[in-house]
Amino acid sequence: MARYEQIAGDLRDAIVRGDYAIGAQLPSEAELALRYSAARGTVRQAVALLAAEGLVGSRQGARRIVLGSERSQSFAELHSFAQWARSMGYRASGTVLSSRRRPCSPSEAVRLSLEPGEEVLGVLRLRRLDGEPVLVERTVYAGWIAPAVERLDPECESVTQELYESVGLVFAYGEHLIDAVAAGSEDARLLEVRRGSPLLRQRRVTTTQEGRPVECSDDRYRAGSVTFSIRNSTAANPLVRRAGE
Amino acid sequence: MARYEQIAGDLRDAIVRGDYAIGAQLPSEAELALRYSAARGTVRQAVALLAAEGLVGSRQGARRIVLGSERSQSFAELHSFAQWARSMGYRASGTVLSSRRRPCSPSEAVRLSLEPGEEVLGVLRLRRLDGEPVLVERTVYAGWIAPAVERLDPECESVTQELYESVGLVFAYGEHLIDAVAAGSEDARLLEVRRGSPLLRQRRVTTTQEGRPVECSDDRYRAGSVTFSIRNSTAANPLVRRAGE
DNA sequence: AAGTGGTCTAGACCACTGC
DNA sequence: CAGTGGTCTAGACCACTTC
Repeated sequence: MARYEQIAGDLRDAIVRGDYAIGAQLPSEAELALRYSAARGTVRQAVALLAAEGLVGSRQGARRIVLGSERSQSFAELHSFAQWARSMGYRASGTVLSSRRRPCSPSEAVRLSLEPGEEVLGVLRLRRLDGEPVLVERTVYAGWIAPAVERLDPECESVTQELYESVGLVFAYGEHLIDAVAAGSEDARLLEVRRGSPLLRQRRVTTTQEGRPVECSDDRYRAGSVTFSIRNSTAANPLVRRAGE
Repeated sequence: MARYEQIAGDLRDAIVRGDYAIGAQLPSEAELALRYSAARGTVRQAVALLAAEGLVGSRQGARRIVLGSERSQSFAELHSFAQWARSMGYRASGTVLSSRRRPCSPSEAVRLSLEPGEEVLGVLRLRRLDGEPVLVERTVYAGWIAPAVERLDPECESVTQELYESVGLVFAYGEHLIDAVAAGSEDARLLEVRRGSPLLRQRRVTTTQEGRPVECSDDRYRAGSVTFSIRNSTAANPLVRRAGE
């Protein structure tokens, strides 16, 4: 682990532990550099990490201040339902309800960088949290990864982890669109809610380290089961609002 | 503007313009340093900015690749409905439907770092996009900013901008919780939808540069009117999923 | 083996905050 | 005016990718 990650981890622990209250000042960069016997640049890398996590804020000329004390989770936990659930202490399960190959639609071709009509694998999965159905996933996998997906256990807990272990696939980048929709009849039946009731929808496209698209998905959460959380600042602006459809 | 921001802007323009296709490689740091007559560190700051925007990705040992070509928007545009709408070419309007002072609730006291029972200002606003009602805002302002808020025009287009111009208030940090809820009877009447229909809810707390909480709000968007978008990677993880309520 | 990004150092100057 | 964070430079070594 890099020196700056160690320093960031040390400071993060102190913040989470409450050594620095919310609103309190962090030591100056000079003092931290002295304390950790590191160059100022290294200390700056460390605090930049904490700033990106939304834990601390900064202004030129003034000491850094603590903004929050909750640990944010990793990309993997955003991407993988199972990994997120496990980190939160829930027991996740899931079932593949259908899985079949078909030619891709024009919009899927664009999102997955495929040739029009190239074969894709469509999978419908129901996910449960502590036994309760909370999520319907409609995922479309690019043809080149389809065989590995079809080999998975239909009750497989973490698709992300299994694909890593079986073929070394790593999800590295994701784009996510979040909005609210009314439950369709299939959604309603699977999630055990009334038709037309509110669902939180997350549409995403995920790519490998090389920038090659792997899958796109339409995930629908039962209202009240999951909340997305984000911290931002004038310096960091990860979330964006979009109009209409 | 800083040198690294100029370089980032130059590269961003080239990407948005299509000079580098999605999936294509960026020039190496050494080449960029030469081209811009800057130190390698400065070039790294520039590409780090683009990486945070989700435009490019990187892996040790390999050239950086282009992941997307859409410009992401600023913190102000996430925080301020009016500023976002303007940047997207929409005409935003709004009306204050009610505004009154009252003692804060226990949960508001925690979120706004107030003493229990301290006075706050509750405001109900309806926001329109091109004349269509799309958003109900229920905002609670801390007592110290209440007078400035009460002096605003009830039809004021951008609260954020007006508060900056009138009292120099700058919103610097925000925490946002996003989920889906069913429209209550008041929501339904104001947004002209049926009771129980899906709404996208954004709850937020905003603070000043000094870390002082200014307001917390419960904003509800009519389904289909707005989508939140986020790009992330194994390196950057701004968005977080949370369970239940 | 050459090229590339990731990490780290040491020092410099500037703009801004806070007293 | 002293302290602090923001920017920039110049150089070094390492881990990894690519060929």
